Amino acid sequence: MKSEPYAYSIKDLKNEVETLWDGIRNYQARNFMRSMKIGDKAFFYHSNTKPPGIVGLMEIIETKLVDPYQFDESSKYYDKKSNRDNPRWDCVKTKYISEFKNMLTLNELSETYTSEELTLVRKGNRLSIMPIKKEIALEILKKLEKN
DNA sequence: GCCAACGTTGGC
DNA sequence: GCCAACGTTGGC
Repeated sequence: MKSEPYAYSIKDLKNEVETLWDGIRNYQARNFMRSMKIGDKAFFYHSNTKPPGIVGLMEIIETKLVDPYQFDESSKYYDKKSNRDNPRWDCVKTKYISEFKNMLTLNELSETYTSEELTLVRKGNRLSIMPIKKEIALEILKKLEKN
């Protein structure tokens, strides 16, 4: 799950412990979020920064929550086409697990994995939430725990 | 700042 | 339903 560190970083999550993963306004990303289950783990990825990469680990602690900002006219995430009876956008709540001592950069990930193995490294990929194969996730986790 | 790779919008 | 124009994301 990507976040620009200027907007919300792994340090912010560490301080707050839990956060609503709101502001997702892309159907594909939303659908991936909808498929999440309580107890699932997710990597926290810093995007649009130098260097981008995986910086931490978190857990999904609540699912299928209505994203409140879609009804907030003052929010940049306001969506006038959404309605309360059938909200268009939902989100999950995540909980901090750990911040890695050394981040795993996108550059390192691209050198290690093909885009078939890891969607994240696909050229031009803009999805802010995407699934990861379990065996790849475990491999990455092992690598991160070693450093 | 550039641009690839989308996603969205709206006219038809 | 098609598609041109435009907007967004995010790496480089």
